Amino acid sequence: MFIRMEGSEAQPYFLRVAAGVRRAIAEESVAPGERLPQAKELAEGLGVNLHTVLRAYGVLRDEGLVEMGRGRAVRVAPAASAGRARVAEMVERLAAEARRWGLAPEEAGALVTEAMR
Amino acid sequence: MFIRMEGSEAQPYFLRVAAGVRRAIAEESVAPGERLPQAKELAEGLGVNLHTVLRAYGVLRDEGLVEMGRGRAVRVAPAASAGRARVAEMVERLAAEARRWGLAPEEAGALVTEAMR
DNA sequence: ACCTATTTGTCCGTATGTATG
DNA sequence: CCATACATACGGACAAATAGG
Repeated sequence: MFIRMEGSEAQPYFLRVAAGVRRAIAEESVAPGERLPQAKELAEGLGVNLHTVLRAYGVLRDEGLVEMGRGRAVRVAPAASAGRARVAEMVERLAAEARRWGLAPEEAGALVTEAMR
Repeated sequence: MFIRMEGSEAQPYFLRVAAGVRRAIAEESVAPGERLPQAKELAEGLGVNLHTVLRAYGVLRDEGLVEMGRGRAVRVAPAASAGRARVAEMVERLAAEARRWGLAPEEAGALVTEAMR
C-alpha cells in the first residue's frame, strides 16, 4: 500500500496526508478492516512529524473512514460501520441540532429528503 | 465574563476548556458577535497551554458556536448563522453521506423525523 | 492473572507562517 | 506597512489503553 501526500501544495500537511490515505482507501489498495501504517512509520516515510500524521488520521476518524484508539492499530473501518453506523450518527447529531433551533420533526426530515433530490 | 474549566476531571483539558466557554455562551454572559478572550490570555488565566485553548476553540468552531480566523478575534457566532446556516450545512453533509450509502431520499428524511421524536 | 511492549492520546514548548484590521 | 492573533508544524515527554507472551 503506497501512501503519498495528495492535493494542492497550498494545503496544510495534515490535510494532504489525510487526502493521501483517503485515496488509498478509495482505490481499495487497503481493504476494510486492514491495518494502516502506524503513525510513526508513515510520518518517517513522508518526512513529516508524528503529530501531523496523527492529526490526519484524526480527520479520517471524524469522517468515519478509519478506526483507531490507544494501543490499537489504525484500521480501515468495515464498510458496514462506515455506512449504517455513520449515517445513524449524523442523523442523531442533526436531530439534536434541529431540535435546538426549534424545527419540527417533519420539517427537518423534509429538508433532508429535499436535499437528496 | 468568567470562564472556568468545566466537566469531569477525567476528561482532557481541551474538552473541559471548551465546556467552560460553551457554558459562558449558553448562560449568555457573552453576547452573539462579542469577542471571546484571546487564546493566549485565556490559556494563562486557566493555567494551560496556548494550544490547548486553540484546540478547545476549534471544537467550538466545529460546533458552529464561535467564529475565528487568522488575525481575527474569536467571536461568539451570531444566533442566525449558528442556527439556519448550521442546520443547512449538516443537512447537506447528511444528504451526501446517505446518497453515498444508497439510501432513498424519503428513507433518510424518515430517519431524521424519527430521531427527533 | 501478570507483565511488557506497542501505539495512540494529550499536553507542553517553541518557531514560523499568514490573514486581518 | 505594522501589530495582532489564530494556524500549522516540529519536537519532547508522559499517560493510558490494548495486545501479546
